[in-house]
Amino acid sequence: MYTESIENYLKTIYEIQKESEKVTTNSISEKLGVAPASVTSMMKKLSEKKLITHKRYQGVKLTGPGKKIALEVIRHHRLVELYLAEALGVPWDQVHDEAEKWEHVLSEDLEDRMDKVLGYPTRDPHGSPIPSRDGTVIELESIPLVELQPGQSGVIAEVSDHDPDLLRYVGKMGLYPMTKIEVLSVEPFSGPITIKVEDASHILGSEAAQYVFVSDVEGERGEAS
Amino acid sequence: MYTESIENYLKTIYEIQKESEKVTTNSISEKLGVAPASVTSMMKKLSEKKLITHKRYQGVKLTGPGKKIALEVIRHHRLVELYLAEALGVPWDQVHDEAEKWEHVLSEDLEDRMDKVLGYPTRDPHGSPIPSRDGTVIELESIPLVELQPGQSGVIAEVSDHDPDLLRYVGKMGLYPMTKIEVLSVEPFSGPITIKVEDASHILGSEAAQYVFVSDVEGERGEAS
DNA sequence: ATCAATTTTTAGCCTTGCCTAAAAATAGTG
DNA sequence: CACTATTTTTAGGCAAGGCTAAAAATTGAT
Repeated sequence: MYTESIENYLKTIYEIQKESEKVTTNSISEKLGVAPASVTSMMKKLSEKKLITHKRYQGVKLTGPGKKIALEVIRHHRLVELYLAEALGVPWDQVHDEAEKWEHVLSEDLEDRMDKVLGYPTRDPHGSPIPSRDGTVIELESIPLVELQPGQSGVIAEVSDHDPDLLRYVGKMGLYPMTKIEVLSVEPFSGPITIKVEDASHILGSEAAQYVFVSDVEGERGEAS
Repeated sequence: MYTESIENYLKTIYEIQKESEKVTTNSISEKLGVAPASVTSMMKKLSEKKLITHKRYQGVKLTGPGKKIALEVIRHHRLVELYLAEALGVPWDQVHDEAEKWEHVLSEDLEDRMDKVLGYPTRDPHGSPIPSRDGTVIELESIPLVELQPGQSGVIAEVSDHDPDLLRYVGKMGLYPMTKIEVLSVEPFSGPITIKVEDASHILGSEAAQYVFVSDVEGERGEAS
């Protein structure tokens, strides 16, 4: 078993790796809220344990075993998020913070029981994939809502869970995963976007629209507003 | 918020206080599995925080605030135990160990949600009282099964959860809280006890019978076997 | 290509919570 | 009442995981 701290570092490295190519000391420091020097010393420890490879000044990379642990933690996190939402009715903007604590104390037995109760789900409440037990992750093909053109439609695939305020904001207009939407208009210069959700139209700021991802996009591109 | 370690010390002190009058350094050390010296230094810290009173060489006592925290931890523990048993089907001999971890990461919000889902319960799966939010504990009047005489009957009130093997053992004969039993015979010299549970008779070792508590005892005492 | 800015690492320190070994206080016994 | 056994405390250390300040390596810009 690894410490909570190690689990958090590995999870964080995995998450950065997924979107940034290079995983730097600074990016880990920032995402984890610790000093860069603390990151360096932890990287040394993780290297010794063969959980990452680390070339000085060159960033880090998860090894096979390191990635496996990261995915286990993420699986716990997302399974717990969904469980809290489904079984205990926790609002989707709160499940993340709770899961941050629970992910480290969930036994394999309880993981299985939750998995079963939930019917072996594949997505968490924000639409992120729940890694399977053996470490398989099925990412959904999707693009940020902000890139859609008027007339295009699609299905909400995923919403970033990094900010509870954002989740409450987009939740109020019903932008949950699996919801069908259509872009009605887009104001120029990063202006607001008008979308149709369940026969109601809503106006969405472009910044928020960067964190909402859409799949199954259909319709012509390039129409002006 | 207090550390997990502090919460565990307070909980342990409360539990010892309930059955031993004097709470000694050694008893805490033993129950918590740490060296006596570690206990002494923690007692110093808890005294400074006004969570206990401590006279050197004289044992410790919880203060009002210390007791409050101890009861909150115990409430979390027992609520989680019951939740795991009811909602996730975890066997009663396993809930304790899981709850040991969960009790420290349960938010007030989730505590409330579990409480509600369970219908505001008052007993955990072993029959121990779940302290109310404001710190009230309703102890059940009960005596160890080993003290019953042939012909006496009663209702299982509580079973000690200190040993999973014991729980599995008595669970196999259906000795769960709220179960009616009747003592048929008691062999002398701490010999086995024959009891009737749900129209079946079982033989129970006297050691196990020390950890099973019975309430609502009825019937004549003192008959020989 | 050199110098400045940025990033990363090293060095040294702190807190928490545990440990062992030794000293001090208390309790029990002849 | 004195002496021994037990209990508790003190003293000194250790590992984890943070921190700050300073040094070193890299990057970027003129």
